[in-house]
Amino acid sequence: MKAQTAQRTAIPQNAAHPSFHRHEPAPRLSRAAAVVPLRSEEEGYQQRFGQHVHLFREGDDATRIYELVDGAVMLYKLLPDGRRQVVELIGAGDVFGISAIPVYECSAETLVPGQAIVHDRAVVERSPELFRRLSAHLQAQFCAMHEHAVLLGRKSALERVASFVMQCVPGRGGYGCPGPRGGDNSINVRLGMTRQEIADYLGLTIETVSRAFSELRRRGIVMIGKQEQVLVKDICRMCKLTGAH
Amino acid sequence: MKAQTAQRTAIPQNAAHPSFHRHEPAPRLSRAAAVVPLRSEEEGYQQRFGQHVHLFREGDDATRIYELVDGAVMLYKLLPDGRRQVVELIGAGDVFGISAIPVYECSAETLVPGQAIVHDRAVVERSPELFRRLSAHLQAQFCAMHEHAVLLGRKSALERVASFVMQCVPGRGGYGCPGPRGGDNSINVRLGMTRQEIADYLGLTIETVSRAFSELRRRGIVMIGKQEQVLVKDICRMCKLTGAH
DNA sequence: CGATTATTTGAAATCGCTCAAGTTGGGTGG
DNA sequence: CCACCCAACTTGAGCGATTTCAAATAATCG
Repeated sequence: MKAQTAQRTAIPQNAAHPSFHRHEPAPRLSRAAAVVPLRSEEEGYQQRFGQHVHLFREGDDATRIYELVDGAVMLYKLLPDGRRQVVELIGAGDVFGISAIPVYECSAETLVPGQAIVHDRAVVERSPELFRRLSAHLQAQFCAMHEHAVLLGRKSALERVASFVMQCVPGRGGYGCPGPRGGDNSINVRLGMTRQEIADYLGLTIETVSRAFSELRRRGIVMIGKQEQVLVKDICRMCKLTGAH
Repeated sequence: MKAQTAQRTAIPQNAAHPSFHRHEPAPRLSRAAAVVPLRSEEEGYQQRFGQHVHLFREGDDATRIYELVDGAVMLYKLLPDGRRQVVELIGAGDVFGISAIPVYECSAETLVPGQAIVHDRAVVERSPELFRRLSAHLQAQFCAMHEHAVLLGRKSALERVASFVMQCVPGRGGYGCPGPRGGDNSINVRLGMTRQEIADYLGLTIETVSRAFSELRRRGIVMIGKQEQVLVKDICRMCKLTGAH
């Protein structure tokens, strides 16, 4: 039973909805729950994980800092009534587990299998070299979060979904996008997220996300495949729908 | 003429609205436009500024990093059709001007007079001590942005405005809030932002923000004064309206 | 004090949400 | 290999919160 998320416009009635996010979400079967420390070095150790594994939860002691090597992780926060917001998507190279208070301020759940380097928070504080490397990457994530604030605050549902799909297209739509010349104008992307997760990331409901994908299909911009696959038939047209160009 | 901001749901008709944000917003008269370098030291130099001064704009060469000593700054991004989102509010101690690309990814405008230490980006990169100090503070800002993503993605208009007001109440509503015991349960805060700026920060329209304040007044939770003053008569009740408790 | 801007309020429109089926797809066991 | 089950997704209809558009009121500044 996948958790469902409350919407901002429906706080009263749905707060008691059975399929709501609770503080302790219903455990989701992980296809590879085994979490195996691989090697130990002064810099931390590497950890493998499967799909839908919680690396930490909001409120846990914030003793570790993670550096994602491979895979994808979502960071989310819950409101007391069960509404969920995915506050950041973590990709390879990104850093997470940072907190200004002694406990984590969000939860981290893997989206797909992968691996991360796990650093001790205290060690990071003491190692200038390591601290620098992690901080440098945080700057890029900072910009991504600014961009996401624009999406959440000012974009329509279709623009949000289009923006999300474009995020999954490497090297296009951002700073220094080469445009359609030369390269392909179509690509097959794996979203790696369920509709519900996408909805919680984009500040929408699952139904609205679904309708947006259907609309993109109707317009001939994408073909929806199975297993979270999407064939973007016209990257440029998709890009224009993001509202950013 | 204060710039007006498009809403996500009204892209077609309003894109041509005369009072829209343009890429180059109508210059606002700054009451103290003079920007005076005060002293020079190896760590950078201090700069005073007045109200409604742009420190930099989206697209400018990102050569400087700012450390706010005093005052308040808003960072905002514009969409091509004029929609604006304030992506971060900067207070004393906060750092801004960080960018992952060679140019600034957002604009910085002062909300009230204040001063900042201006660092050369290259100098920051070279000085481990300075870099560490700035990065440490960025971590707190990171958490604040996560919190703001929840607000933008999942909160109702009233919850957003209540959350914003609570942000202006020091030491309450956050981690380790002492509650109503002991201290005052009312406080007079200066918002330091116009309704339009608040709206652009909260992802709402100016009218919705105004209606929310009226609603809070009707419920006896606040008294609205002049000059952006708000008397919060019941901090705890306001806090409950934020949706976070 | 008068002009201009900011804010508030009202009425109508709309986008996205809620609620309720229906459909698809993957996995399982016979 | 097929029937069945369950979860994920899609679709439709109605509703409601917020936006839009319009106008009145309040505040600010010379």
